[in-house]
Amino acid sequence: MEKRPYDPIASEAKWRSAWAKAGAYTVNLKKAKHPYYGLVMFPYPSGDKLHVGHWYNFAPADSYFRYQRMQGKDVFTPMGFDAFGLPAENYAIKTGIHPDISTKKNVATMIEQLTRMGCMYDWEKMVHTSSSEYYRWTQWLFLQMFGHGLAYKKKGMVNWCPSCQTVLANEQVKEGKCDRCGTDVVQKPLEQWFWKITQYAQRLLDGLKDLEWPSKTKLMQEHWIGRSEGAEVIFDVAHKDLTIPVFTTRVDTIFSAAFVVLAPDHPLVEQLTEEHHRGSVHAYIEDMKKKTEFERTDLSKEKTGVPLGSFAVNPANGKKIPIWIGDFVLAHYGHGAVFGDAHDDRDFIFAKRYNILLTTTIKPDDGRDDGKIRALEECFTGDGILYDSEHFSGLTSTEARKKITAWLEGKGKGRQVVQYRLKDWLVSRQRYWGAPIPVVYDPKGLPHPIPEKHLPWLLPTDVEFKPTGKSPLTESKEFIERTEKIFGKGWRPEFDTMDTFVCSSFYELRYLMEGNKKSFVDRKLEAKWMPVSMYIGGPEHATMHLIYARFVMMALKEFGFVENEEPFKRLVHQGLITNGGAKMSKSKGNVVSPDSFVARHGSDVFRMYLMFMGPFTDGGDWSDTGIKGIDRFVQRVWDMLMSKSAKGVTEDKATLTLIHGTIKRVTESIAGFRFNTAIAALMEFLNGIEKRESISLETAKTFTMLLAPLAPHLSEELWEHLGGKGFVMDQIWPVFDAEHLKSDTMTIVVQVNGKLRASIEVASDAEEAAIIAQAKEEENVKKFLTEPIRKEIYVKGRLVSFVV
RNA sequence: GCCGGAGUGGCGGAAUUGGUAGACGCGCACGACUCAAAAUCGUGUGCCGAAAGGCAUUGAGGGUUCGAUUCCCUCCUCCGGCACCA
Repeated sequence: MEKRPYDPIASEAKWRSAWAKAGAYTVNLKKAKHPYYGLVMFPYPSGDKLHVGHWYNFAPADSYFRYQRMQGKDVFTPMGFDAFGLPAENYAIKTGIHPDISTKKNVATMIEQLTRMGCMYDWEKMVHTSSSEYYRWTQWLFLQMFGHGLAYKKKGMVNWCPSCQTVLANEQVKEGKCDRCGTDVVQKPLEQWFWKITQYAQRLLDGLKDLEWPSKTKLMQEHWIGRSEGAEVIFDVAHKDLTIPVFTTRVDTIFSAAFVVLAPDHPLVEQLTEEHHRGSVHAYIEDMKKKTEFERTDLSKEKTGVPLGSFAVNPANGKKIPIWIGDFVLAHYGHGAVFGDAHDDRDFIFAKRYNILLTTTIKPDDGRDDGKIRALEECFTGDGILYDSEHFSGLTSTEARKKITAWLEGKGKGRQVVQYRLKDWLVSRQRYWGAPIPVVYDPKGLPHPIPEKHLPWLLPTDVEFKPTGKSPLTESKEFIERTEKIFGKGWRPEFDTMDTFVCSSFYELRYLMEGNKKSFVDRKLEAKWMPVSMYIGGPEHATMHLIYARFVMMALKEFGFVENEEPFKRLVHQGLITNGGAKMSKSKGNVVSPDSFVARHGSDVFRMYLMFMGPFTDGGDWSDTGIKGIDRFVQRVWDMLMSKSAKGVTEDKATLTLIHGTIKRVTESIAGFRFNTAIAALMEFLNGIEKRESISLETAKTFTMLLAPLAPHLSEELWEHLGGKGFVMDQIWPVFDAEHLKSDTMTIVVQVNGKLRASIEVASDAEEAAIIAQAKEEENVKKFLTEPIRKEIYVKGRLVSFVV
């Protein structure tokens, strides 16, 4: 066959236009017989071009989906843009260019770059969340949530960056600082819209067990939801007609309760403060207010508090114990109040600091001396055996918790409860570049949902991009006029927009609708394609996007719009590509652009290089030193297949063994997202045929199919030259034949006292006795068999081990 | 502090129902081709040895085993998550 070097640049352009012309990636969602929904998390269209990190995410994902396609599946891999968000707005503030203009420009650039990668995206189904065709459904979702009582408005604390003059999404707060400018984030009370994700806490937890997700991610969600079983205990207040409910997971320690502590902002503080304590309590609360959330929650600082002067009655033993407020009690967890005792580290330290008298009621059950614990020199926080606890003395902590809870319940002083750490989702943002919340207020200030017929509720354009600290939409004359025109004089629109995580919480459903304006999602298509077969994206979304999307799907199921309750059946996270050990970012100036590498070596080389770096899920530090190796590999593939493959060659046994071994290894590697070892196996095949004159056309074609998911352009070129019909990506993946993997001989390793001394070649069907006998005859083994053999071990097909 | 994950040549990494550690690639050295260089090809690449062979070795230390990168215990380092959640 012909011999000329492979020109990746020309070849890649040729095949990309051939694929486009053939509509190779367009999926007929209604007619497809073997649906496979392969999804990668859609990117944010930033002004910077795609960097190496994007490639590391998208290209291997595409290789995996190409492999699925060759398994005979109708693979649907759509792509879109998470286009609303703060960066575009900040860019507008800086340059005056409207976010809609900059976003559209960025999207166009990114589509061009993504196409260049050679991925199988079905662009006909593209979504971008900032288009009104899309965000009308974001607004529709809000109305559904509102209609079903899952959206409500209340005053709450939000992260506020004083420098950017805007609220920040949780993910943009890193260690208490603004991710963009490094300013300390403060808490600010604002009236906000929330979605009741907490109502789904248990279902979100239960659903995890059936998901094929990385266990680490499931664990993170589990911790985030934070289920905690315990008891609510009611403390009466002495001489007052008030009660204080507290939450505890250690009701077994109730007999040692020595004080009650409320959060400084607990609603009962004022009523519980005695006259002569008023001064110190107010001073303490004022002091608290001055501190930032970051300072207040600093673990290394000492716990502080002041007594209120009033007393609570321990419902277990009737003892009067002092009521305090303290900075270590959180208002937003449980009831914002705890009882303190000697069996909790924090309470122990607090009591010591303020000389509150403690008693102990739990001793370790491992028989260890508890002198120091009783003497309050040491704090014991484990489960153990109760004492000084009336008729519960002698019980274990576990038994006692059940019995004491039941006993308190009988007295009307307690009950078993479950607490979650998860908080409701704050969805409003004081930003411009987001989906307007579809709510209007009547002249009395009462909120009303905007009727669906007015959707999309358009984002006004007559807005200045100066950060004033107010929602930019308040400036829009058109917005207010529109509202009054439709709803009446004195009516006002909601000026806040929605968190961009709302936009991304259902996009996988909109990909199925191809811009359909009539309905949110077609139930039949949803039942057919959902849940997403394989979802690929970064682990940083573990407790944000991935939990929101699950919540929204559950809610939609309950509303009756979808069949499925979980959006993503399988999930894999790509690793992070760093440069110089640091995450790539514009501000650090360490962003690596793939463009020059792609221009020089082609997309196939670049994507294979990224895959060859190591396991997909590991990521790694960027270095271009090895790219040459892949370049060589590509040329070698071309040279060898073109010069060696020939018609009419009958393949010899060794080559058959080689190619079938390669099929096995490449298949297992790709299926397990280990593209690095898949490429290594292909390289070994080349090394194996290097010395051979020729290989059969059949073998060459098989190799080309194995290469196809990894190097889509090159393999099409090879396929064409080898006389293959159609596209190689439409072929059915080869299956290895175990018969060909069998060899006539096998290598048996011989060990003496665990040390390798020789290896022998024996016939594959040799008997154990014969193999052992042969092993004993090896010169280098004999040498070490000077003493009588105590034991002979034979591991079938692997080794013989002698013990002397 | 708590919960996960990981530590293997000069470098990226391979190998785990316990069974030849270092596949594959980069880099490096030498050689071929060349006036020369690049590219390409060949050989080598833990240590000692011409070789046969020997020795060491998977973060550190201990244990189980004929045999441990793999299992158990103690510790160190790095990465990720949570962080006063009662």
